[in-house]
Amino acid sequence: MAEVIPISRSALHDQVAQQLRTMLVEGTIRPGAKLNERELSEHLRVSRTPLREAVKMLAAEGLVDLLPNRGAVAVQLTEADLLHTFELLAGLEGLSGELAAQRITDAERAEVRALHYEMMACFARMDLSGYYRLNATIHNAINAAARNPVLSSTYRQVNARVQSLRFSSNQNAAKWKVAVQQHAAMVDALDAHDAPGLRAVLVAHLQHKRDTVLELLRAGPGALKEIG
Amino acid sequence: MAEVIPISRSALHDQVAQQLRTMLVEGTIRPGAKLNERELSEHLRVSRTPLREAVKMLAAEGLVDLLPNRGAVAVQLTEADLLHTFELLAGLEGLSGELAAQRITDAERAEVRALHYEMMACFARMDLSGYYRLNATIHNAINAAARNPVLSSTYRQVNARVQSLRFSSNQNAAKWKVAVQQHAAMVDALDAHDAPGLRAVLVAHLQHKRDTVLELLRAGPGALKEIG
DNA sequence: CCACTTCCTTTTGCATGCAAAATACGCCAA
DNA sequence: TTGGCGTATTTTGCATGCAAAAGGAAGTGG
Repeated sequence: MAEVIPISRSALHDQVAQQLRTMLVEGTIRPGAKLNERELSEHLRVSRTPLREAVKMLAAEGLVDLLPNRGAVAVQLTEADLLHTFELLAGLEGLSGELAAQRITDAERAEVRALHYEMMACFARMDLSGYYRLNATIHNAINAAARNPVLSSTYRQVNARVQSLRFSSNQNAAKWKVAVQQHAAMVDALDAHDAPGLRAVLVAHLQHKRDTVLELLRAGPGALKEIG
Repeated sequence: MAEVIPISRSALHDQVAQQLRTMLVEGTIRPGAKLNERELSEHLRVSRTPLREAVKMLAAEGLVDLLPNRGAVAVQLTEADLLHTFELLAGLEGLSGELAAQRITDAERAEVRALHYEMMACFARMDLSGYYRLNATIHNAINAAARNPVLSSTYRQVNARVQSLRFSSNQNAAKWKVAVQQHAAMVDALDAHDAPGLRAVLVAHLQHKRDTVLELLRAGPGALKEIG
């Protein structure tokens, strides 16, 4: 927490953890899939020891479940889990916004606005992948402006559990438009340093995201994998 | 997350993790102290493998720092870390209270009130240890009433990082009295199902806790260890 | 007296080995 | 065919072994 020793190349178990994290978040490893130690260790070219250590870290992060004597599986969130996770995310992002509205610098505000317009361009062109990228960048910028690394890392950790679902959530044009309007409100609230306002917008934004994901999930669990 | 297989007694690495967690939270292992693998594995009567797996989990939970090729040390929070952590805790506990005020049952409200009066009795008798126990029980009850296990477990994880400091924070009689008054306000807000009110009280409560801990820390880092 | 080098010890990190649990398979009977 | 049972195989979990890095002590030169 306090110390930083970024000189040395990270250890093997950390590299493995990062790789697995990516595979889980991007859906390369499907929710509910079993993590076979021998298979994964061969694929990643490491022995089982650092692999197991990495899996334990991911378990603590909430990305995999450990089944005693039966190894690990990628978490598969129930609908209730999803509701609870989004409820927490809304609270975290709301707090983040509240703080960011108070602490953001003028330069940062300008940058967020610029990113917002870039994102609008992607929206106009229906460029989903560019939109996602800028969307993530904007939210990260707001998080950074909150000036609370503990909050940021907690948010990232919880968000990782639902990241793969959020990827697939802007297929419906009407819902996409709502999200864009909310983004415009965010930029305005930031410019006005309106902390409660930004909190409210972000909470609404997350609730909207939650509803979108839930609808998609109910429509058919298979619909999600197509995006990945 | 979704699955529960509580039949089998937990695995060795989990038991070790729980033991280390306790030792870290209760200060048996001091902040900044090095975690020697051989030493700990002998003390806990396990080999280094499950120990190392447990340490990796604690690292993911933010209780220890991993130093490449130099093992693990118990986290030692800077003053900035403390501020950030309490800021997050206030947000989490505020959210918890907001939800609890909406969702708590009458039976739960009655129980919280009962616990509150028991705690008042401890306060009157200056029974610190009983007070701490009931205090924790009340906060856990509010957390449970929020009906969001994801929020609860996240709160517990973040709170664990500062738990040892919070133990030592009611030595000043005046500050203790403020905390007690805030607790009374909590019970009233719960009875009124006043969600914003309970949020506000809990946020203030955490800010008060933060100030108390900070003062104590500034007075002398040595003052903390006496409580353990 | 201090700084640097060299060698030795300790400690960490990873790979492998082995026992126990779980799973898969095949067989038999209903 | 289907359900139950016993055995073989796989897989997990833990212990141990070994190489590399860090830490420390003694000796040397300035």
